[in-house]
This record gives sequence, structure tokens and C-alpha cells, in this order.
Amino acid sequence: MTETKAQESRPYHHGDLRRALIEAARRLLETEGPAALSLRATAREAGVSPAAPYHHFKDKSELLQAVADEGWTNVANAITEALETTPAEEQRTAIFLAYVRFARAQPALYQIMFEAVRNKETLPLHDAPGEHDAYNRVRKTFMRESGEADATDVELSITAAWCAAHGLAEMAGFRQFDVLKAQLGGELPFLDAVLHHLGLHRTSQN
Amino acid sequence: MTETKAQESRPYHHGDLRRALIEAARRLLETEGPAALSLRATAREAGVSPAAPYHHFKDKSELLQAVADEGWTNVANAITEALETTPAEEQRTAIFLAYVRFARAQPALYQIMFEAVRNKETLPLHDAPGEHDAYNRVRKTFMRESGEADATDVELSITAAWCAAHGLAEMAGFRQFDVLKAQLGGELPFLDAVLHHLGLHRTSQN
DNA sequence: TGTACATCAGTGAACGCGCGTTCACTGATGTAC
DNA sequence: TGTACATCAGTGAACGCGCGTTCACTGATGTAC
Repeated sequence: MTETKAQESRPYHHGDLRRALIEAARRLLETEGPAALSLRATAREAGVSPAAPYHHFKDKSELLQAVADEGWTNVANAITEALETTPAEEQRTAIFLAYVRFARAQPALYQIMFEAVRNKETLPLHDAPGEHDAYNRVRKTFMRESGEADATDVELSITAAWCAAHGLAEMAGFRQFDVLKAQLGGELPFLDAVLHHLGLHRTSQN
Repeated sequence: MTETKAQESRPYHHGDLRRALIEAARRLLETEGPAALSLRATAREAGVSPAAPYHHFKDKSELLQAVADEGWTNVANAITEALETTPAEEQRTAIFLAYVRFARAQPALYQIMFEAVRNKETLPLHDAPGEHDAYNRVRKTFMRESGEADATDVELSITAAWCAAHGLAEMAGFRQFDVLKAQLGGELPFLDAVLHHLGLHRTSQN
């Protein structure tokens, strides 16, 4: 669903301003960076007055939270999709790559998402408890592929992988690694190589 | 007596305001967080007028850079010290732990440091090229302990470890891991366990 | 079916705030003679 | 040794800015009768 940029012919009532604001915020994030994401700028980007957002969000933090939530849902979907298109023995790597590639593709959004999750008690990805809960699928994959039986060990595996994924996602764009990436033939081989060194790559399994 | 709030008997000339400002900034970081770190707040914290910092820093970004630089020097020192008090076969783990513990002890400072390094071409820790360059010592340790001969592989090992360290440093404080930490007996065992799972711990080596 | 009216979803002006930065200034210090 | 003077390192007021948020308002819409 593409959205409408600030249009001249927009009627007085917007239709779905909440949606439009979230999308405006995401657009701003990628063009201007997280520091430029103000309520006013978002309203401006959506072609609406500074007061309009208050009919849809209690305050700025609520808008930010909504943006972050949608981002986590997107990640969950990316992971679910990866799981469905990847042979069983490579699914752990596929999860990892889906996560890192999402973060790399939209780094400013990822920053917001990470910030939003900082002081939460619940993990992200837990959006749909039950069979379709993405985190549940991740856990099953790790149980199978890491060969861990103990519940605590499984949690630890996931946590360790998540830390690595987060670190890699935030650092992969560093100029400092340009030489290394060039030596390896691009960013994807670079990601692969780092995974391998952390024992998370398929080639280090079986 | 003067009415300055931070210090009562401070003379008109400060003595070393540059130093005092950096320290005030660090104090502010840990008490108020990175978002509260403004030039004006720093001057206030140092007990000085808002214009005073401009005699020591070109602008706000230069102050931030100075704070970050000092942070990286501190990390380099912590690593060097760890290397000198740790038996050879555990030095790689010691480097990793020194890094993570520093970041965990001063999370807001670490955030500033990481931000400052984002678009730099050079790695941090490279502050004193030559024999005393901390990065050089790290490289030697990884060459010895990881058993890598190829230069690119060594760089990769370090990069992978750095990603993991960064991710762990930023996530270790998450409430979401409180249960896991409790199960393992505290934060340090938790850090150890994550290291182990990423193949970076001593017990996973030869 | 037409209309009165409540409710919803916008507008635009205004507010107070803290910010980074500049400016003319002044008090303190070091030095040449 | 005393003093004139340049230089340094502060002060305090002011600036313009964008921000989050509030407010009285108005245009559009849905619904009861």
C-alpha cells in the first residue's frame, strides 16, 4: 500500500492520518535520520498541521512507539518468511540474516526500534502469542539446530545470537570495515564471514 | 563570597576549564543520560557561564568528540591493563570482558563513544601507534590465541568479537534478560555464558 | 427523505522552553622595560 | 622593583530557532427523527 504524499487535493478529513503519520515518520527517518524525527516534522511531512497528530497519538512518545512496533512486526514477518523459504538445516542462519539485513536496510528505523525495546520487560517478536508467534518459531529452530535440550541453554543460544546480530547490524555500515568488505567481495560475504567466526553460520554446523 | 553553585571559592580564572567541562559532561551523562548532554547543561554543571566553553571548544561537536576520545582512551587502558594481569591463554576473553564491563559501567558514555566512531575511517583504540597501540596488542593476542595466520582472518576474528562485544554491551542491561541472569547467578556468569555460546570463551578454546 | 445536531478530525495561532551561538564587556595574568 | 599594557579567560545579555503541546475554532460526517 503506497501512501499519499502531501497533496493539494487532500480533503479536509484525511481518511487514515494515523497510518499516514507512521509512514511519514519512517520516510523522515531514512532521509533525515533519527535526530530529525520530531512530531512537527512528521506532521509537516504528512502535509498536516502540527496539532493534527494529537487526534491519533497521545504525545510524541506514543507515535514513536507505534513506529517501533510496526518495525518489529516487519522483522517478525521477515523472519517468518525466511523460515518458510529455507531448508531446515539453514534456518538458524536465515533468521540471523533476515534480522541483520532488515536493520541494515533501514538503519534509522532500527535505531528507534532498539531504543523502544530498551526498557521493556517483554521481548520483541512476541506480538502474536501461540503458534504464529515469531519468537516461538525462532525458539523451535534453535532447539532443533543447536541441539540444545535444556531450556536455559536454548534461551542463551538465542540471546547470544541476538547480541551478535545487533552488534553486527549496527557496525556493518562502518567505514572502518570497507577494506575488509572489499577483500571479501562485498557486504553479504562479510556478514557471512562474521557469522562463521561466531559459530553461527551453516558451514560451521553439520 | 561568590554565588556560583558548583564551587564557592572558584577564582575568576578556572585553571583547567577544558578538563572540568569534560568531567562535567561525563557526570551529566551518567546522571541524566545522553539526551540531556547539551553545551549549556555542561557549562551549568561546571559552574560556568554558557559562553565559557567556547574558549576551549570550537562548538558542541568538538566537546562531544573530546568526551568520546577520552572514553576510548580509557577503554584502551582497561584493555592494556587486562592484558598485563591475565595469563596468555585467557587474554582474548580478558579483552572482551574489559570492553563489555567498561561499556556496562558507563552506558551513556559508551553510547556517545559509539556514536562518535560511527562515521570515522579509523578504528578506535588506535590512539598510540606503535608498540603501545592498544589495537596492535589486541591483534597480537588474537593471532596467537585464535591460531589464525592469514591477516584477513585475524581482522575478521577481531571484527566478529567486536560486534559481539558491542551487541552484548548494549543489550546486557535489558530487563528481558533478568530471568536468564538470575538463573545463571548474576550478570558476570551471564556474560560468560554468552561468550561461551559465541565461541569466544576460554573454555571453548583448545 | 430532509434536516437538526452531536461528534469527529482537522486548522492556525500561540505559549513557554532550552538550545547553540555571538557579542561587547571585564577581570586576571604575564611580561617588557 | 613598579608599572603599563597586551593577552587571556571569563561574564551576562541577547539572538533566532525548532520543539512539544494547548486552545478556541471550523469544516465534514453520521445519525435520529
